[in-house]
Amino acid sequence: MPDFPDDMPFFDEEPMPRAGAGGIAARAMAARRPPAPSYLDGLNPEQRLAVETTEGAVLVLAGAGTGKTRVLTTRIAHILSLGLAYPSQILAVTFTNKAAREMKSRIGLLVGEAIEGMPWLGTFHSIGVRMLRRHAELAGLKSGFTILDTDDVIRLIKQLIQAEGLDDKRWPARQFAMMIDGWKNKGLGPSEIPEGDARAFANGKGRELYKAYQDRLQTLNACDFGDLLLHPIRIFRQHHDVLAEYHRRFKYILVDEYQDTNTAQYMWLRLLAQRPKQPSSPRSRGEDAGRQMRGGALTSDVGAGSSSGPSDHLLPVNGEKEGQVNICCVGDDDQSIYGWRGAEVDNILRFDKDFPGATVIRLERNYRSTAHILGAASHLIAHNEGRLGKTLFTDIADPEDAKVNVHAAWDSEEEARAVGETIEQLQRQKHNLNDMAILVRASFQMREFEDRFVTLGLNYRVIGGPRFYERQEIRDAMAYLRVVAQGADDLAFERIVNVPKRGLGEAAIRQVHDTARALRVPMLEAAAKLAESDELKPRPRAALREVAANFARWQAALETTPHTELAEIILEESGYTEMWKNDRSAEAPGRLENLKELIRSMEEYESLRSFLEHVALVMDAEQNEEMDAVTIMTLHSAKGLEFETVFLPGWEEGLFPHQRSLDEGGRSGLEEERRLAYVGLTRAKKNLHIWFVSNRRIHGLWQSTIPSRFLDELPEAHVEIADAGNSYGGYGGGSFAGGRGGRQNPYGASRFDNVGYSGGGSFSNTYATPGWQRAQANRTEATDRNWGSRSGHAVERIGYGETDSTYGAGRGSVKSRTIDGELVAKSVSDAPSPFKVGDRVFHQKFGNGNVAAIEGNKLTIDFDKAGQKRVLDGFVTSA
DNA sequence: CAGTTGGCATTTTTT
DNA sequence: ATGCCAACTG
Repeated sequence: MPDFPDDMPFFDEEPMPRAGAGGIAARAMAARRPPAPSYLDGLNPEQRLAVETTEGAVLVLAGAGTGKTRVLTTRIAHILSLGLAYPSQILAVTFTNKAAREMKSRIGLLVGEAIEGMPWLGTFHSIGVRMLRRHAELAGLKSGFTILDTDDVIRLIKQLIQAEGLDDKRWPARQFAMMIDGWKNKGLGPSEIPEGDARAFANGKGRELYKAYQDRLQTLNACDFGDLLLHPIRIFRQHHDVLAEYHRRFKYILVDEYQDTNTAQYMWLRLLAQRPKQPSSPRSRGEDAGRQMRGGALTSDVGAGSSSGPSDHLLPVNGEKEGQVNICCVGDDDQSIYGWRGAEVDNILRFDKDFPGATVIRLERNYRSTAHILGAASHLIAHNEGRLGKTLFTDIADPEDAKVNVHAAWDSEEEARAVGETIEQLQRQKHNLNDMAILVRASFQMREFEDRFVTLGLNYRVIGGPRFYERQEIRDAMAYLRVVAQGADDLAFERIVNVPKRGLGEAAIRQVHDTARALRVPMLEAAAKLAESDELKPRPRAALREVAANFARWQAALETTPHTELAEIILEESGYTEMWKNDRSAEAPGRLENLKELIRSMEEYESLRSFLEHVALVMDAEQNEEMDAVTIMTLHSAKGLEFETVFLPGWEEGLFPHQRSLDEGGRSGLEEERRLAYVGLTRAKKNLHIWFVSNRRIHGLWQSTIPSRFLDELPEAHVEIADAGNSYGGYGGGSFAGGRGGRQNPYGASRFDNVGYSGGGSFSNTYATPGWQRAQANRTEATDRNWGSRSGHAVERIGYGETDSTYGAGRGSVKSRTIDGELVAKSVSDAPSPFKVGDRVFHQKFGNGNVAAIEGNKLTIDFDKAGQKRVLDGFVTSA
């Protein structure tokens, strides 16, 4: 890849400078800085140890807000400043581009332009690509390979599924894409996946399909994200000389967010970190074997047929003078929240077994949050098992500090209203909106807040959401560029061959496709050939000829025309811009604007190719940081951030912890949810407001909910029950100690328990009723419990719509659903319906039927002809 | 080929 | 409820 500025001879930097020996870097450092390493100032003893322990394996367990990034960046600055390595000899990996960017800029502040020489600071994927571009041919690719994103992958898989003659409804491409992703996260190629996995998809054709997918990628000269790591892993295993080059190159390895590494990343790191056994090593073989790391074992799982190859060379390196690995992993097992996408917390839990004798440093002094917030967070996370164990502390305790506030609301609308109210109050007290964030479990929760803030005229910013590069017009434009840059990119070609409309229908495209397969050439080439033959009708033929001619012309111009200009030409000549100009829809102008923005952003890149790579790997666009606005985002995307005031809405069973986590992950799923809660709590510096509601609309139905078990796990000493609906003016703040003795409902708030609406009283409280915790644990007993509230109509019913279970006219036995042995109260409370179960009714659309179940005004009716439907009672009449 | 309709799923997100 | 996708229909 020509655009790598560092694409120079590999060992340009030998010999390696020694500390204080007057190496170039060291002298440069010395010149730039006073002799005393001022960057060490202000580090606490643990941080300083983490920075100064440069040799050997180091695990830094950095709790939230303990200065993790500072340690990482200072450590790099330290290594450079002592002249222990050149910048290009340091491998520093992060997960996100954002983290990489931040590290880069912060190291830049410490070491000045020496940072420019750090080409190996980046995400796993960007470093993976960099390696793969160098050695593409060893993976059967050409250096200009395309990186496919999830969308492309799904389309490709869909084609393959159809090509296999399988029903793509029964076997969704999306699902298979996820399976492949999962396998790749584990470092498994087609021949290595478990038989069970292979059989689970496509009538047992899973393995063949995976294989076909990989073959197809190869002919497309493309990779998916997983390949960016897997290919290098294979190359390292099969080409020891290549691996040896990297071994010699990297003197120091640093890994950020180690708790988020998946197995493939772990293997990749192991390969780079483990040095070949020194033939002259005094260590006996037996000792080596005893210390064999997991990486060795994994090797046999992965490298097809290579189990007896490289793994013999992968030996523990700890304590060895020669080939010693200086690896420093920084992470926090308590903040591992990406298990669902393959992260293995185990990687961090086992660090000291992988690197016997590793130095483990705990950073527990928190610089971010008040003692109350830390107390709450620590107490909560202590409910998890299998932790490495850390306790955050701070000695900046101010009696003025607010306790963690827990609020109850009737429903999500009130929740949003009250949060908005609080925010406005803070705003009046001159707090910046920028210092406040609403962190939700699931993105659907955002809408309610957005709606509310729009009516209030409150600025907000949503993080997450659809990204710039995922928009249709951007992807279309990118597809044009991709075909120009890499003619074999059939996926891109197919995407735009008939966009704008050129009269090329399915039939014509299929023909191009088939021809391409038959001739074993890219579709673009096949199109050109077809256009010269008589196999097509005149119209599509002419269209294809034009498309082929266009691409030929653009490809030729690639060398001579600046890429920005070329992009404009392409969009113009292809008729793409024209298409949107003629579009009368409301979005069209915005799309044109986006296209301009795309062209503008290209200017920052040297070539079309480097731009395309950037887009593939760095799929993000800058946010408008200018305005003062409340941030709304998911808990996941909040990791690593901090805000003065944090709102955590939706702490209800089923939503948080999320039911699906419980279903699919069982106990570990719950623990991950708890870590997510921990992440949420520790984002707050000063003020923390947690909310739960009694009723939430889920999938369009109102369901009554119970407070999250996590609320019970907060320590009373640091928590305060706040007024529920401050928007209605103060009403007696209830306290958890209150509770409503004798109430049958052990599951918390309902409107009638709620404070304020009728004055006085306190909302049901989880502390007051330790029973509810136990009730949750002993689920079976509660299964058939039918509880109601005093007023009679807020009857909670469980198991709606799931079964044919009959509701005894609002009473009687009700089936419930249990998840992981725990009750998940799904219920609906509404006005009673005029109908009874068994009533004969008529519906305009569905005809006659019998009422099978009633939930409020929603009826489940077995229609004679239309089957079972759920309808509103207003739409049926007695028959 | 395009607009319409019906069925289905609906946590979290990076690269 | 809502949105998205795929098949249907003009």
